Amino acid sequence: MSANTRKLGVLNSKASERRDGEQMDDRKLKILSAVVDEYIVSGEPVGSKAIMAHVKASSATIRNEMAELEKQGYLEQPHTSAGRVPTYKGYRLYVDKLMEQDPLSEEEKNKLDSMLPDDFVTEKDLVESASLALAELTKCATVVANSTPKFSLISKVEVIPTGKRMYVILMITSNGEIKNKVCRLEFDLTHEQLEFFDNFVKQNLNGVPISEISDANMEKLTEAMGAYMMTLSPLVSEVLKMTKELDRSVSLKGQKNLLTCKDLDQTEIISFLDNEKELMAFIDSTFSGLNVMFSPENDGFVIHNSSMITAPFSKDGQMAGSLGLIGPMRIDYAKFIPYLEYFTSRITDLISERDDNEDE
Amino acid sequence: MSANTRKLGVLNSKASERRDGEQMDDRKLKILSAVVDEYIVSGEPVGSKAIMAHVKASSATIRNEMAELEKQGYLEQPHTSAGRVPTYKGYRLYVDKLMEQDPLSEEEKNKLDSMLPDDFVTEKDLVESASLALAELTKCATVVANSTPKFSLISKVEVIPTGKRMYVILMITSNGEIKNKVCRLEFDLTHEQLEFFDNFVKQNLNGVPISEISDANMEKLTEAMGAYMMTLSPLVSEVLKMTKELDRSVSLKGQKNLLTCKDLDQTEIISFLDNEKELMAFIDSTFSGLNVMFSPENDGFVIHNSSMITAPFSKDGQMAGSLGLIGPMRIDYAKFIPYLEYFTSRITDLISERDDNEDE
DNA sequence: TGTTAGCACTCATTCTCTTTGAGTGCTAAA
DNA sequence: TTTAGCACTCAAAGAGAATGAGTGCTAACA
Repeated sequence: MSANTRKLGVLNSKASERRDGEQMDDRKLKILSAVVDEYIVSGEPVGSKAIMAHVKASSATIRNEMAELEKQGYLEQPHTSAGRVPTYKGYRLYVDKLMEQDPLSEEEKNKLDSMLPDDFVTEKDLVESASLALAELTKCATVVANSTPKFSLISKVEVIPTGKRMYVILMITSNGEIKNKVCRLEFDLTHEQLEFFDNFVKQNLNGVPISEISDANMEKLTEAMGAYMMTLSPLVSEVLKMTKELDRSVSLKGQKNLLTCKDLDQTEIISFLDNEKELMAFIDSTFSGLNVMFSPENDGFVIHNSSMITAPFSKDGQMAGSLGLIGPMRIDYAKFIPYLEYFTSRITDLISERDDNEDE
Repeated sequence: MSANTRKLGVLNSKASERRDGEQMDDRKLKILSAVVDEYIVSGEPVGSKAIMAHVKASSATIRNEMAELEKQGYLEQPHTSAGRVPTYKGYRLYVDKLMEQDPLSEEEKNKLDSMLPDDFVTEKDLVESASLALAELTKCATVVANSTPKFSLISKVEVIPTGKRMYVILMITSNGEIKNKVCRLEFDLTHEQLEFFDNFVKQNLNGVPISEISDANMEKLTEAMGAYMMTLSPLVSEVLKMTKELDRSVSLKGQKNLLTCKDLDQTEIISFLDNEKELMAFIDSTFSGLNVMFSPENDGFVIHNSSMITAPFSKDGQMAGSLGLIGPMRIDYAKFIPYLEYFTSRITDLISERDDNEDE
């Protein structure tokens, strides 16, 4: 299912018999490809005449072939006397086997580079910039999922009193993310209690992978605090909450683009945007190379007629997250996939490079 | 212009001559009021027959009066053979003088109370909850503007090293807001430099009103750092940035409601949501009691056919912020204004009360 | 056997024309 | 001053009719 075999192009796919015995000769594939290409630019059902510009055959022949492609489920007709529109099965074949990606010119690369910040403070800044840039370029929504929480460590937890039984807990992770939470206790903490917590954290939380912070583990830790347990356990449970929030972070950009996209159903978009957190589940499952998925193939991804393309980026050889593009199915895959891949490869370079330069 | 004279109702406004010599007798006002009431529930132009249910007169008489109200600019006709729709001038008169607010029943008050959190950690939490609740109740968008930054003080600034020339600056204000910012320097800071900055902040920033943090003042401060200026000035400028960000904080809820509201232009809504920050300017100007404004009256508030209602809340007798409602002009003012006012008064009570209990 | 020209057919879209009905303004009488 | 009555207006809804892009099928052709 994954698209490892991209950049194949029509020519290579001389294969004439498919597993289910379907006839799929070269011309038919060319026709399918042409239908998708045309439909992507026009948005209108594509007729046999339009295909004649791409394939050397008469319109009648093309019609015959198209009728067969329809029977096989790659194309469909909105109504009897209309042209053909690709089905998601058609898109799938197109994306996996037929499409030829537009390689990026140096000019384009420069343009994309210029949309990334010259200097970024946190990894998050960089990735969000890329997300925003991609949204702007493609007029789609983009999404970033950080998988870093899984692999990153707690590098610091501090408790800072801020008057009247109020405490700010600050947490910093090894990948530079920072979270704070205000916490209100029943009593003021003594200097001694604070110091104990400080040491406790240093010994038991600093350097611990976020993935290891679980309800069970934290309960054990709390118990280990002995006499301090009663007073300090609320702080520990806040820390637990914070790690959970880190884990679930997805960020969406360019929502506006979806709302103005006339291929998609407005109400679906609105309810999708309302609980964007649901996205996480899918993106999680796509952490393994470029992935194109279509709404009909995936129960949870509910926007009709939409597709989602995701590509992972990594840090020092380890998966660090995933950048995605959400738009209508009728999207310029040949152009946008290279954009997406360029960005993720740049991100991979930049966040890995940083450490090489700066670790001592 | 402000609606200090609410809860007046038709009966009180026996006034028959208005400043510009317009005839405005009781019946005409009743008719206007009836048109608005009907239009608010139906959304359709209101005809003379429908008014007969509210005003004891024949449809012909009502038509005559309506024709005059139209001449005076309070009503308008979408087309010749349609009923009448209030103009914004009509709404203005209705809201300021004619409308009778629905007083809240105990039941309703309980319902509203139950939508606020029993216990809240920061003021922000409370206000945001109210904003969300109001959005849900009214199916409009709601907005919160904090004016606290203006009156609140810096209560703490901390710099926390987080490895490799990276520092987190944490700022806490007297009203419990917390901000952090990651800052990357050219060099690592020595322990001594950090300590100097710590003391410097304690002496020069703690307890300073946010309003006094200006470019000029900060520059002076930076200069006063003497030998440390070079290395530490980036930190100071980050602090400056943070205060600016605090100042500009508006938060919008229920955007979805605007998008599904068919009285409003979708593209306008989308571009409005895109630069929501512009809102700040208006809300600032409304910090003086309940305020209803209509888009045509206000250049910057650009959504056609929309209105915005704002009400301030305060803390210990001092203006603390403002809660607002943005929706179509055709909105149930009589019902929603009491909601809004109830929430702001509860907020005022709760955030003031807290301090009474807890200050020692 | 595969390809193509030709033709009848389909059907969404667009247009015009008509009907409907809610609502008006005006006038003349009460 | 109010009202009943009537002629008038006009958006909205509906019914055909015309248009044209596109089809499937068939029969001739290479």
